[in-house]
Amino acid sequence: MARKSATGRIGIADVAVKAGVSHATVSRVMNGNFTVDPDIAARVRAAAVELKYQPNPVGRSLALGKTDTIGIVVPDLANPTFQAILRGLSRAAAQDGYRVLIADSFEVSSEESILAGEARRRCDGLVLCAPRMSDAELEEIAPSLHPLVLINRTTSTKGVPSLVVDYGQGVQDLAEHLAGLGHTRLAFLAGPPRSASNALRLEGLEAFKAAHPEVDVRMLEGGSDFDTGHEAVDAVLDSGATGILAFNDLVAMGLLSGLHERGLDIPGDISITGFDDIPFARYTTPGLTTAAVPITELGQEAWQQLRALIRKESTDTPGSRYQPRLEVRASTGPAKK
Amino acid sequence: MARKSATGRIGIADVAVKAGVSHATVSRVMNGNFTVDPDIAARVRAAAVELKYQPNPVGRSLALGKTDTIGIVVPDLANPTFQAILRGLSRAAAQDGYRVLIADSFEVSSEESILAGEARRRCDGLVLCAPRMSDAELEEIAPSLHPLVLINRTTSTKGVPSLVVDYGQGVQDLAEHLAGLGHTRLAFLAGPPRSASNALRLEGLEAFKAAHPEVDVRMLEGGSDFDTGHEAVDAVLDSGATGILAFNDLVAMGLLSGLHERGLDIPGDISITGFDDIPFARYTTPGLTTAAVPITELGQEAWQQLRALIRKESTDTPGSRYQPRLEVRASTGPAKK
DNA sequence: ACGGACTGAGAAACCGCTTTCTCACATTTC
DNA sequence: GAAATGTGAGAAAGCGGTTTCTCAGTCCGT
Repeated sequence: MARKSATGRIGIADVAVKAGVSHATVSRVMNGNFTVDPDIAARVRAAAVELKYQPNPVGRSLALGKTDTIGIVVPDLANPTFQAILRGLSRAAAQDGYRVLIADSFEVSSEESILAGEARRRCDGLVLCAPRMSDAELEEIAPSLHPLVLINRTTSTKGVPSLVVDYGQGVQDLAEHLAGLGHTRLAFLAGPPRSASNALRLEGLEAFKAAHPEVDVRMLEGGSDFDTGHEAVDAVLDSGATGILAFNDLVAMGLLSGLHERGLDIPGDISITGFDDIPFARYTTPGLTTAAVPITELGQEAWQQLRALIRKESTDTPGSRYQPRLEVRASTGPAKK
Repeated sequence: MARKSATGRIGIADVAVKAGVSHATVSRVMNGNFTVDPDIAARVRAAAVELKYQPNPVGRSLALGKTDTIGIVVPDLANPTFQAILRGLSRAAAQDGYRVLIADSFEVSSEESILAGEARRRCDGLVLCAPRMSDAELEEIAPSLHPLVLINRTTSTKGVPSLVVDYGQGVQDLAEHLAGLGHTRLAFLAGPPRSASNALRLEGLEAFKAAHPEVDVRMLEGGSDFDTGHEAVDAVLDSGATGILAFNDLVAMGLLSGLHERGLDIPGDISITGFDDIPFARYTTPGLTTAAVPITELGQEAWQQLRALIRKESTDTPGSRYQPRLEVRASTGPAKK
């Protein structure tokens, strides 16, 4: 009979008793240590199979000092961008036998450092996704989070690679595209105020304005989801802009929908651009002109970098920078006269 | 100075030394045990703060026999439905201080039971999302996974609550809607063959056919993503159907896009329905008629049920059944004469 | 003043597993 | 045939906590 230890689950001791050996030997067999007599090993394996024994990972983690788990902290699990990163990270990590623990901060920046710390202690490494916390706070907690990989955020802390998308360049490309179509009045529908990627976009727009003094660029308050775009219709119309740079594809889609409801023609009356190139972007009507970011790939790369850190391979991981690719579809066209 | 134990991180022993007490006392203080002298408690707390001591969760888990973590196994993390469930689950669990470990089986049903077992052993409970494995296999592993909550799947194993969406009813409602608009030739663009929710839809369609012998319902092979819908254009046109029931919103959107490319008018030429009512559904052109499923809510409910199981509250959790709500938008219209 | 009931904190056991240490026994070597 | 060497498995010591057990030192009542 499958006897049960105190906890009710089969433990190494049960297998040891059943096979008539010490638990040390069971452990050796389970870990493929070849210093065990083949006959005994076979007996242990048989007992393990019969009892359906599976080593308790918690005990194992404590003894080995590793959990084979990594954590990821995201500001908003509802955001397709972070979902894609999570997906890429999870897939890549799974291939190396690692699991992923998720923590959603729900855009509450004050929670981030606590969540990050908690997650980190349960895991072998951490990916911090576009944290909303201040540079100072980030720098303060970064060392205690090592091994740590940052996404869309940088820090001066040593040994913390950053994977950043060049949103500045991307938004410049989009603005150039619109300018090339004759638009002289643009508006930028901004993202969350604390978002670093929003700051990068603003920088890019400044560069664009410097290069194109003839183009007027308005700044409009915004957010990062559908509703933001949908609710921005009035502000957009009031601005008199003919080319709208939405913070991302979601906002663009919301705006698109809102403008359609007002009977406006896209791109006949107004041109709209998104950002990210989420899968849905190509299926809107009209198809959304956007800047494509290889976001799932970014998640995978995050794992590569984190793995190097965990294994202490001294690749002095410099991080990497991703260039968005202009994806021209049908939501942009010549400026209305 | 912050001395470090073998592992390099601050441990309970360091705090004990610093405060001049035994680690047992430190543990008592950290856990709010009031049998400690206030002065000593203060000293310990001060030492803990100064050393930035945080109890190691792995050691804690081993001693307490709980991890404060739950697992979720999904067939495809790219699917918005599972993302929404994950979101609801994660949010609800976080409110009770639980974290979520994710496992993606990538639609490989043979991996599911292994992933589930591994995840379960690291966690206090498990949510199994629309598993693709056979009934027999599910029934076999279910007992070893307890506490377990199933989503969109049922099992006869005792003590395993199921949260299921009544896809059969939903698809019937959609078919009735199309029939009411005069469509007599329908086609169902099926989902993944092993998907239980697909089977439920098929049952619903059988019921519909029995009630409406005058309506012709074709079955078309399919899948669950955009591309499936996009690639199904020819099959749909060949079928001669004027009303298409897509497996879900994603497939419907892909089909919508493909039909647009062929210059067809939706719903003028062909009516299309989706399923799930993902956020994007209302933003397509035309807006997608679909069956709305309160999917995030379902994730939250999964946590409620799982929590009851973990806490051994004998609510003999019967699970629950969710009725989709018909959401009529602009992708369906009168049948073309 | 003395014995019994309390209090509070240290010592030790334990959670489940890995790994070093140790030692009995077998094999080799001179 | 005795010493040197090797081999394999059990005993025991962690890993970092929690909790029971134990026992001084207090406080109380009589």
